[in-house]
Amino acid sequence: MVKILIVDDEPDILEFLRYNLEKEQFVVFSAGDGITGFQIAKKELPDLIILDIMMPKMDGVELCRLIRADDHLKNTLITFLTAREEEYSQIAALDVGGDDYITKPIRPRVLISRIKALLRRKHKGSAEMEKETWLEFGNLRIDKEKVMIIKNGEQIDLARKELELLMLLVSKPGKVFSREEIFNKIWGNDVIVGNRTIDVHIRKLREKIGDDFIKTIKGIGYKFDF
Amino acid sequence: MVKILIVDDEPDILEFLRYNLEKEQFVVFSAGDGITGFQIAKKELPDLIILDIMMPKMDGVELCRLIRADDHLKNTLITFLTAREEEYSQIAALDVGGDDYITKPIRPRVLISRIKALLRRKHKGSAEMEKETWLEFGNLRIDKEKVMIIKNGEQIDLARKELELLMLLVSKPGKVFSREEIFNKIWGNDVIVGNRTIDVHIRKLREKIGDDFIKTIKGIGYKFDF
DNA sequence: ATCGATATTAATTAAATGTTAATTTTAAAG
DNA sequence: CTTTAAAATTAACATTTAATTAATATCGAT
Repeated sequence: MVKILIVDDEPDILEFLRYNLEKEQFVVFSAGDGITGFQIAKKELPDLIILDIMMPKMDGVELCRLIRADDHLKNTLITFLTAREEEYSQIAALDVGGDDYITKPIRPRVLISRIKALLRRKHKGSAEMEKETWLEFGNLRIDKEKVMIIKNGEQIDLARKELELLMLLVSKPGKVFSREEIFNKIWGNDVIVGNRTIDVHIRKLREKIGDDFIKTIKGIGYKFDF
Repeated sequence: MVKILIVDDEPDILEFLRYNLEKEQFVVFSAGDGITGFQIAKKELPDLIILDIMMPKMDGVELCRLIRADDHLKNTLITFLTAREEEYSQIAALDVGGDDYITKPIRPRVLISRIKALLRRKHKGSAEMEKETWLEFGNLRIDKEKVMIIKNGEQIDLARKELELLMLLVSKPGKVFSREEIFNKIWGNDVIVGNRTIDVHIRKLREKIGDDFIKTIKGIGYKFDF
């Protein structure tokens, strides 16, 4: 018996998920807010928790932190639900300890297969997590899996936006990303931030990883280069 | 040219969408009901169809099914329009094959960026195996995707105008572009710049990529040649 | 609720790019 | 071979765009 807890403030989504999961023989619990969700989780010890990122009272990211901090729950699988399609904002979710994320609109078949894959992976254990998948640029190593930046052997802590920015640029080394592209991918379609915000993040990034990696192409954008 | 079909029974919304989409250079078709919508879709084969879920005669969900069942239309992108309250109660609609949904009230900026994201995703998806899309002329490689010029393996950074100019010339190698043509394409019809401006940019370009690619046809214009 | 870290904004400075104008060179036509 | 219109070149100047900085706002952990 596999128990799944869904935490979302929209009743329609709860119902929709419950319907589809129960059709697959999962045992479903649900909660309409983070606090209730946490209580149920502690009581039922589900195998997987599906968390909406955007919720009133306590959002998904915060609840995730709580769960990861709880001795009985810390190893529970967590899948985030996010409205954004931009993958780099989802790094934030994974950074905080999520195991997967699913974007709305939710496709039942996708949902189910992702969940099954997660459960399978969990059971197999972390045996295959050994695969070292990092990128190396001179003295800079970028470990996408572990979300870790190492420079000259020293680990560097990047703030969230810095990390997202770096990951975006590094995803296609050499490619020039226009400001607009960066906005869309990192901030999302509907967020509007000022014009100089990117510059500031770029500067902080350069401060931390060194000036030689991120190049400005004036009038066009930025690129990661080595 | 990107064609978009809007199907909605409310004339106000049709007009509103048309205005905003045409402002973005999309070619817009519209229909006031599902049946007409389907007919237009079959005739025009649009790239994207925006469907109101709630409509008389044939609702959006039903039309979506029809579209997905039609050989010529089955891969067309579909975005649903939903009122906020019905948001997820109609989620079945997405299972039926919608690619996205947008909630009313519609914010133009959000609408546009969502649509562009969808189209981008579609194109990326159909490209599948990362087909390398560059042009090669002797020791010069032009990678439009990465906005990258490589000469003898060395990467060259071009300023914006230089890049635009090169891209224009390269778009039809061998064709002679008159000065007037170049002005119209790069500066636009209403901007007036002096006569020698092009020369200067041409010179800088030649300085960077080498003298052998851009030929002057005195009295007529310039061409990219190899 | 508070403190420290992170994110954003706004104002200023710096730098690269773009344009103009004056001058020299080129090449096509007579 | 000259003439002449067009293009190349050059350097000064203007404009645009990015970097920097400091101040303010927001977030998140305690």
